[in-house]
Amino acid sequence: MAALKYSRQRESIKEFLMTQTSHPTADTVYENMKQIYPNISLGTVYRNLSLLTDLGEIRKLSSFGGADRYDGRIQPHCHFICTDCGKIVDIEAPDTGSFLSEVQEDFAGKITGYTARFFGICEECMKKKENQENSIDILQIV
Amino acid sequence: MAALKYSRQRESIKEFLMTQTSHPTADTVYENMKQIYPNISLGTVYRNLSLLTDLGEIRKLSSFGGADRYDGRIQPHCHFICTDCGKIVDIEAPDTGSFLSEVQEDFAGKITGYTARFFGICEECMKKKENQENSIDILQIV
DNA sequence: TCTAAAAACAGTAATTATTACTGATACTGT
DNA sequence: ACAGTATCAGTAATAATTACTGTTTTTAGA
Repeated sequence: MAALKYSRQRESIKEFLMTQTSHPTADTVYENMKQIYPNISLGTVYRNLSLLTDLGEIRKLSSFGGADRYDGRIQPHCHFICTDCGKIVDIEAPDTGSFLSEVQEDFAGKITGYTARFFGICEECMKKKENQENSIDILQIV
Repeated sequence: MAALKYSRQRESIKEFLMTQTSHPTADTVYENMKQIYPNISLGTVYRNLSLLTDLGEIRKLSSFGGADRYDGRIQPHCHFICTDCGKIVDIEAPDTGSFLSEVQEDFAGKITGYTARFFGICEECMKKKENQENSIDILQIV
């Protein structure tokens, strides 16, 4: 049942995401797919993004305020979101073993996964505001 | 400028969120507010939730798939989302000092905040599936 | 290789969540 | 008490996503 059939569109969407490091939205994927399949439908893009996510071949990054974003890189890694320009940058996954077991210890349910997401000012935006007052150093869990 | 005026509606919304541990959506807040102000507008709820978030008096939890949720508890804490029943449970914030400085060390921008979010099966759902196969123990960063 | 069942498609309509607008109402400083 | 303005209720508009419909592709089996 639910026998998955091959589709050129799905293949292209996956391939496109694998070459991107910019975590595009469904709409951006759509715009890019139109260059290959001029009359591809936005519904097709959404359906395939959803399918690929379910298959674990891509990753869905739930809304940072706006539309959901998709990531073709499925190896463990974290994301940094610049609160100035909105850019999302990959960050190496830190070693979180000790803190994970600490959390699991105090928690009655079973933890099977987690996300860590960082906020702040990216390198480029830092340079832009070098001459301005700049003394934010509160680290807070949001 | 932008002198913030008192509003009964805003006060009630904040008070309601403070008594809740269920991280309600804007719509749920609206439904509850209607019991106090029968003809309150959904727009009013959204505007005040947004205002309170900007003031740092409540916290916005960006979409777990569906609508955004709001949290009256602003002390640092994390969230656990049950992948079975969708419930969101508060979790004590683990000590993340070492892992934060590790990440900052390798990163050119400036980190000013982060979120950690855990996924898994909550205590209640664990009990329900006690007799089923249950050997998920992959911890992955998503 | 041809054929038929079903998955996937393009195109479009509908839904959901959220924001913006408008004229009326309620706070607040004087 | 009054004037200025933030906030309000009500509603329209937008944005993101999902659902529907009739057509086209894919694929397993004759």
